[in-house]
This record gives sequence, C-alpha cells and structure tokens, in this order.
Amino acid sequence: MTPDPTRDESEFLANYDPRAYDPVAVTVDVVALTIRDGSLHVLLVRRGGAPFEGMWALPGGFVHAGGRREAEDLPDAAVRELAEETGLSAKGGVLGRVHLEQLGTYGSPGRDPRMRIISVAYLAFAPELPDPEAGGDAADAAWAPVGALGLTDSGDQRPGTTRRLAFDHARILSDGLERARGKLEYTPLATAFCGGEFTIPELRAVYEAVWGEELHAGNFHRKVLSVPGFVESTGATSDKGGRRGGPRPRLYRAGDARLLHPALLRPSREEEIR
Amino acid sequence: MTPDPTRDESEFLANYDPRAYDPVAVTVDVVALTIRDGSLHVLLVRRGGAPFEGMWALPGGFVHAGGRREAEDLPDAAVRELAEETGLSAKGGVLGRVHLEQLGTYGSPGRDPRMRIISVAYLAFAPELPDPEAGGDAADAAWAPVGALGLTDSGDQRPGTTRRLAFDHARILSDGLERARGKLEYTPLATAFCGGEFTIPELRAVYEAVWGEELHAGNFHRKVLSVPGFVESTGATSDKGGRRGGPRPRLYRAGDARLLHPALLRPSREEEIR
DNA sequence: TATGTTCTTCTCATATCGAGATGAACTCAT
DNA sequence: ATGAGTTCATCTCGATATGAGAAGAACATA
Repeated sequence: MTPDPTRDESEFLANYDPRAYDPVAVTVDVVALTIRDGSLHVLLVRRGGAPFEGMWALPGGFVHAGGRREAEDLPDAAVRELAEETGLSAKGGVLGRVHLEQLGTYGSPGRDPRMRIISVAYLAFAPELPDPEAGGDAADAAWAPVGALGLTDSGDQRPGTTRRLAFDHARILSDGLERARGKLEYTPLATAFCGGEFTIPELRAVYEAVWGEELHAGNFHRKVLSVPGFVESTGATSDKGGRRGGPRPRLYRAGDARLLHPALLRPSREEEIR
Repeated sequence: MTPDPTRDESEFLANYDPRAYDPVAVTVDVVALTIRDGSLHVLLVRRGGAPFEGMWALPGGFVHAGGRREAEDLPDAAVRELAEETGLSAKGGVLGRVHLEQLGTYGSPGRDPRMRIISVAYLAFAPELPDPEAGGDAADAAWAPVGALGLTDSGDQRPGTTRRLAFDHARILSDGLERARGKLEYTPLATAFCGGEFTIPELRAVYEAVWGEELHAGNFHRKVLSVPGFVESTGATSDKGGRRGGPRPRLYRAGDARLLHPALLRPSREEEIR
C-alpha cells in the first residue's frame, strides 16, 4: 500500500529527527467480552503499579513502536497484552477463535497522569474461556460480571461500586458494550460467543445476556433459521435436554454470512432514538 | 473521568521519563465528504513536501501532544488541520455545521517512511462548501469527485488513476466511504449534507450520491415521512420547480431523531452479505 | 408417575417494503 | 401560447417481516 520512498526521499529521511516532535506514547487496551453463567463478563486486571495502583483496568499496555524492540502492528499488540497480563495463550487454541476488532482511540490530554498517551482500544468476543492468570504488570486478573460494575449511560461508574476502573476505562468499556449490542443486530458475531457447535437456545442466551432483556423464544427461533447464512444445521442433536427439562435441542454451527439480512433488531430501541 | 494522582503517584511522576518509550508520533487525517453537482466529493490536498511530495492526500498532520505547544484533544486537531490546510474557517460559519466522528486508527509499521506514525482518522459530513485554499504544508487543495479516484473494494486505487493518494490514504478513504454508506441507513446524517432547509428530492439525491444507485422516488418519500423525527415540515415550499420541470417541492428541516427506526436500508446489499 | 420446563412449529393480525400507476405542477423548446 | 417531457406527491397491491400467543412433544426433577 505504501510505496517505497524515492531516492529524493532517502536524503530527506537521513536528516529526519523523530525527537523533533512532541513526546507521546501509544497504548492498546482490550475490552474482552465473554458469556459466563448466562451473563456478560469482561476481562479485567488489577494494576500492580502506579498510576492507579490497586484499581482495576482493561488489559493493555504500550505498543512496541520500533525503537529498541521490533515494531509490531496494533492488533498484534492487543493480542500480546492480552496474553501477557492474563495468561490466555494466543497460540492456537484459546485465543485462536476470538473475534478482534478496533473499537476506537482515546487521547484526551490528562487521561493519563504520566504523559500524553493515545490509547487504541480493541473489542474482543470470545467463547467461554478459562480463568485468567495474572502476569506482567498485573497484580490480579479476573472475569468480572459487567452488571456489577455499575456503569451508567454516560460512561461513569455509580458511586459505591466495589471494582473501580482506572483511567477512562469505564468510558471505553461503555463504548465497547454499546458496539457489541449493535453488532449483534446486523452481524452473526453472536456465534463468536459460542463454541464450534451450539443450539438456538444457547444463541438466544447470548443475545439476552448482551442486550439485557428476554426475547420471544419462538420468534427468535424462526428469525435465526430464516436469515440466510446465519447458522447451518449439523444434523445432530444435543445429548442432554435443558437443565430444567425440555426436549434435546438441535445443534448448529456458524454459517457463511457476514451480515444478517434482514437484521435482528432489539425490541427496546424506542427509548434511545431521540 | 481520570482522578487526580494521589500523593504517592506524584512522587512516581517526578521520576518518570517519557523518553524511555519508543519514539512514535500521532497524526490526525480527515475524510471530509460533501455533495457537489449531485456527486460525492472528498477534500484532498497536494503534498508540498516529502514524503510523497506532489501526490494527493487527506488533510491532516501531527497532533500537538503537549511538549512545546499546548496539548490539544484529537477532534480539535482534526478541525485545526482542516482549517490550516484548506482555509475552511472553523469559526462559526463554514465548519460550524459539519458533523465530525472518529473513523479509525491506522498504525501499521511502515505506513510512513519517516518513523512509526499512528494516525487517527476522522470522518466529516458537510453541506456544500466553498472551494478550499491551500495553506500550511499543502501545495494545493481541492474537492475531488470520489468516483474519479478509482477506488477498489480492497482499498487500493486502480492503475491509471490520475490522482494517486499518498500513504495508506486510499484505504482510509475506502473505510470512510463504507462508514458513510452504512451511517446513512440507520441515522439521519444525510441531513448533515444538506443546508438548514431542504426538500425530499434533495435528501434523496444525497442518498443516491453516497450509495451510488438510484432510489424509488415514491417509496423514498413515503419512508422519510414515516420515520418519526427524521424530518419536520417548515410549511414552506421551494420557490422554484426542478431544473427539468415538476412542481415546487416542499421544504423540510432535520428532525430530532438520532436513529432512524425503522432503518432505511440500501437495496443492493444482497451481494455483500456473504 | 406427576408436574413443570423447554424446544419447535403454527397461526393470525399488523407493519413494512418493492414495484408500479396516477394526476397535478412545473420547465423548456418550439 | 402551446405542447412535450419531467418531477412531486400520493395511492394501490402483492409479497414479506414482525410481534404475540398457542400447542404438542420431549425432557428433568421430585
């Protein structure tokens, strides 16, 4: 995409001093979401050092920009920090199936007391993962139920919430949740929260956990099967019925659709329209 | 959002050396879109210096991070660069009504031959604006018809295109166009391309220019009026008929909706679903 | 075995959409 | 001034999608 510099530019580059620009650092932060016990959880680490020591934060850290270490791309930095701070291995299995997308960039002056820091936030959807193990700069790491973090619509945390989030991470998490809620409407990404094979009720549980409201089981079932490419049947049936009874649901896997058409709109949008 | 550092942290900050991190610079680039003569145009500048001297690029530049100059927020930097390089004044009038939103961040190693540069791209929707005047680092500035840039789906430019784009700006522009196309579906942002008062056919022309396909006039009319809060009537009527005839259309202004419900879906989505 | 739960498929009324048609209002060329 | 062609605004009609509810079969648990 970027052509090689011409010979004229080589001369220019030889005299170029990167230090002539303002000092600024770039970090990545990851909003990693999963479903545990039927409710939405986010991966958090407890900070082992200043600033905000002892508070909880999104996993993340500085991007290797290319000074002493080898330059790494932004998504690679996100996966590396996720692995370093939580022990969730990127190799093959565990992090292999996660969906990773860029969420947004947060760079207000003063968002980090150390210096001017621009943070590129990533959003990850993962099926149920094992408990994380703290590493790197993290004193602790855990899946935290999103509902217990007391997030408000404005991106703050309600007073009295036990796990306080460092920096502007409450805002980043709020933006990530809203993005996730929206993406479930018009993309098949809910399947990224499930394993390789799943049932329609399991898929419905994902929607209910992310959207925070119950859905009409019959209509949801009809809708999922009527959207082309959303899911495809495996022919098999789950070997167990539901925990509280009911017939054994059939098994499906993710289809080849990249967009849901027509979309699966959440019921209670009326309020947020104006 | 970010609490003040505690006393412990003040001590930490006193010993903190920003230079310990890799040298990296942060820039903003702006994809400014408008409708001219019924087709979609993007604001471009011709580079006055290396690298890529003489090629066209999105307006943008380095963020004042807070070293010698005062630290500025990212959206402020976007507006400032837009004003500096194109002469479109940010004060009050011209740039006052533009919609600005963050598009994404581009930071692959090697995207800029000078050093590791992380670029935060912004997307701007503007009503018809005057011709820009080159300033700052720009040798020239102009509204370029998007259709003449030979953009492919993969974010490259077709060979033979006259105006070649520097850096990865073809990719950024492609992403911005796709974002704009999608936003028109479920938000009332098409009104940001119109003036304070507009007619339904003018609004339809915006959709047709951005989506690149003709719409059914009757159904579009019914849809716009049926979505609550999309437009509201001024009671007045345009003083002229269409250029090629027809009755004088009625005038409307933007309503108070922030989301279109139900959405206004583009017809030819079938292809891009898989 | 009895009871309650859940999966899956229907039904039906309502809402929305795509395609086409119509009449009135207007511009432009003759 | 007249006629031809264009466009606005509204309506119709069939096809499709949606929300709410119902019903039967399969299953877990007591």
